[in-house]
Amino acid sequence: MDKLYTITELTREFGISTRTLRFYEDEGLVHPERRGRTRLFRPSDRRIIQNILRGRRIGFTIAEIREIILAYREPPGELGQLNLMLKRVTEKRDELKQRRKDIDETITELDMIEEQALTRLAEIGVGS
Amino acid sequence: MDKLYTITELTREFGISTRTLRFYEDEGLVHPERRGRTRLFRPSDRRIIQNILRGRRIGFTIAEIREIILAYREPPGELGQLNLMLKRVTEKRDELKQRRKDIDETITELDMIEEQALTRLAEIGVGS
DNA sequence: ATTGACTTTTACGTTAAGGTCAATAGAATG
DNA sequence: CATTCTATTGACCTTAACGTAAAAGTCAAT
Repeated sequence: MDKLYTITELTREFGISTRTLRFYEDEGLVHPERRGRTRLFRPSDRRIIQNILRGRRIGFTIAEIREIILAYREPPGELGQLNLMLKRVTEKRDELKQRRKDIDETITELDMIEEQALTRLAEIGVGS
Repeated sequence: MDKLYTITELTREFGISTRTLRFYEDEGLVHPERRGRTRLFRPSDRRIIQNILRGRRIGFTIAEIREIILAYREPPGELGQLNLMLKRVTEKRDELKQRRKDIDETITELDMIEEQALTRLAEIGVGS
């Protein structure tokens, strides 16, 4: 029977606006049914929204997110396209690994800032 | 004697435009000297640019990047400010850990897409 | 002295990802 | 049935992070 979600249910669950969901529909990322004019989102749409938000947090553009979603559910049949896709996958993965490195380095930097701040706090705490 | 860099040296090294570097100066992130009107970037500016680009890859805004840079070189003296900073550091670190999780999940997804594509390739390769 | 490579400032243009607002339409509830 | 939510569509608006173009200065080399 697969529950259907109204637009506001999803905005509340994910902390996004109705405008955002309609925008994702315009962009062809989700395809809610309609009862009259009202949108009803299927569980599959809900999962796609989760994917979109994850991609968004990483910093992917909508175009990149769409590309991944499409690649996932409609792997191309033609040889050239398949090879192209494999290349793009490798590129994206390398990019992601680089970003992971960036993140680790930044976390280290934050640790250092924290340490400095704690030291100063201790000094002030003692001195006052 | 600390080498100084011209703007184009840096644009070439980092693959960014002069406009971008001037923008970063307007934003108060770098402070090149001037010989006449021409900018001359110090090694410290160069390192800051590397940090900016790393933050950019992660998806931080200029405002966030500036905040981290400032926190690093001018830890606040006042107690309230220090505590505030510690809170913000913790927040940012949590955010970064979430993003790393997002990245790992996305890499897994890419692996699956690749696998599918390789399977199809094998089928086609055999069939033709 | 002119060319060519760079550089500067000023200022308007662009793009992505929504925000915001107005007018209208259904749905639900008393 | 009237009212009250909630949704929809369409339109224009916004912000960050630069792009781009114009007009002019600098400096070394030809």
